[in-house]
Amino acid sequence: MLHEEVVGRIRAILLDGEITPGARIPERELCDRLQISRTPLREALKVLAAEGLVQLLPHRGSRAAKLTDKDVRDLFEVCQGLEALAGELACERITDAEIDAIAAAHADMVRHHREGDLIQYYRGNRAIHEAIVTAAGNPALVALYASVTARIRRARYVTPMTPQRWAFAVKEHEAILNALQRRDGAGLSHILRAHLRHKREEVLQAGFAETEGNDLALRIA
Amino acid sequence: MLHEEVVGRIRAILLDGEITPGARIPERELCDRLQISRTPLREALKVLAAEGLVQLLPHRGSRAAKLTDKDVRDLFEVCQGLEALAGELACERITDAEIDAIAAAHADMVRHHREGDLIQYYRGNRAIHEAIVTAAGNPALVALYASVTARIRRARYVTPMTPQRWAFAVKEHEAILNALQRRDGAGLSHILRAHLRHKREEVLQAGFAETEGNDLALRIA
DNA sequence: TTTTACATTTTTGAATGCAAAATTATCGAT
DNA sequence: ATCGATAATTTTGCATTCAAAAATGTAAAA
Repeated sequence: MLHEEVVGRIRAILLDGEITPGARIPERELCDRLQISRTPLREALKVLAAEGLVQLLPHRGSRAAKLTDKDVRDLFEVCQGLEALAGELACERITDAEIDAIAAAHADMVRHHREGDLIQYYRGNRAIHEAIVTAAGNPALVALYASVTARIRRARYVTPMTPQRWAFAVKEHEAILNALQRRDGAGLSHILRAHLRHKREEVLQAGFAETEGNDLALRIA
Repeated sequence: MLHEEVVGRIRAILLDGEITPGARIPERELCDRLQISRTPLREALKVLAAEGLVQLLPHRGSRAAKLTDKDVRDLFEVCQGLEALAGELACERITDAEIDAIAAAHADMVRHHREGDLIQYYRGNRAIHEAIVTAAGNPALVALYASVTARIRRARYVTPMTPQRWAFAVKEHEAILNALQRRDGAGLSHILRAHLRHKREEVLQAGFAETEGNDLALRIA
C-alpha cells in the first residue's frame, strides 16, 4: 500500500468519526487492519497531525483531534475566505459546461430538499461547493480548501437542521447559482460568505464543541 | 530532538535554499547532520511533502519541490485571499498597541528603503504582513498563511527589484498602514490584494520559475 | 566506439528490535 | 477499604535490519 493511500484510509476513518474526537488512536489495531507495520502508520499519523486531524502527545501517543468552539469559528472564517476567493476566480474562469453541471447538481439538491433527504442534500451541497472551488482553476486553493473543510466536515454536515434554516439555505443556494450564472464574482463571493457565516452560526448555536459525550447524529429538527 | 524540531530544521534548510529546488534530498547526510536515524527524518520529509515543500517520488527518494510559474501564480492568488481576509478581520480586532507596533515597523522599513538596504527592508516587510495576519486573531489562518507563504518565500523575497517598483511598494505600504489605522477593513483588504498582485507580476515577469540553473540572488535593479 | 545485456552496488521502503517513558497492577501502610 | 509506593506491563520513539527496487558499473557484441 502506498503512503498516500495509508494517509487517505486513516483520514477517512477519522472523518467518518469511527474514532471519536479525543479518543486514542489504536496503533496496533490499525496496523492489523491495514496490514502494515508501525513505521508507515506512524508516518501517516504525523502527516495527519500536520493537517490538524490528529493530535500528537509526546510519549503518550496520538488522539483524534477535538475541535473547540473557537476552532470551529476560526476554521469557518478561513473557509469563508477561501470560498469567497474561489467564487471570484470561478466567475472569471468557469466554462458554460461547468455552470450547467453545477445547475444540474443544484436541481438535484433542491429535489433532495423537497423529499426531505438530508443526507443526499448534504452530499449534493458539498459537491456544489467543491465544484465552485474547482472551477477557480487553482489546484493550490483546491488542496487548501480540502484540508480546511476536512477539519470542519463533521461540524458542517453533521448538525441538526430546522426546516426553516434548511429552506433558507436552499434560497441562498439559489442566489449562489444565480450569481454564478451571471458570472458576478463580487456577488457570488458575498453570498458565499454570508452562507457560510449562517452555517457557522447554526453549528455554534447547536453547541457543536467536541467535548466528551457529544454524540453528533445527523437529524432534522 | 523532537519531531517538530526536525521538521523545522529541514524546513529551514529548504527555505534557505541550501538544498536547491529540484535537488535530491541527501537522506544519509541529513541524518548525520541532525544526529538522527532515517526513521524520524523520513517522518519529517513526509510532513514537508504534505506541506508542498518536498516532492516524494516512489522508490526514487525525495527532492526539494520546484515551483512552476503556474504554482507561483496559484500560491500568490491564495495568499491574496488569505491576506485580504486577515486584513478585514484585523481591522475589526486589532488593538491600538498592535497598530502602534506595526506603525513602528513600517517606519523602520521606510528607513531601510531610504538607506537602500533591501535585506532589512524585506525582513521588515515580512514582519508587517505577518503582524497583520496575527492581528486577525485566528490561529488557523496564521498557520495556513505560514504554510502558503513558506512555499513562495523565495519568490517573494528573493527577486530583483527596480528603484521604481521599490518606491511604489513603499507607497502601497503607506496606504496599508493608513487603512489599518482607520480600521478600514474593506480598504485594507483591497490594498493588500493589489499589493500582492503587483508583487506577483514582478516575480513572474522576472522569470522566477525554478528551473535548472536559475540562480536567484538578492539584488537591486 | 557505441550499444546492450548482465552483475554489482546503492538506495529506498517497511518490519523488527530495543531502550526509555508512561500506564497499569500489586501490595503494604494507614 | 483507601491511599500511596513500588513493581510489572504496555506503549512509545527511534535505531537497526532486511528485502525489493533503482542506479551504477562492466563487459561483450554490433
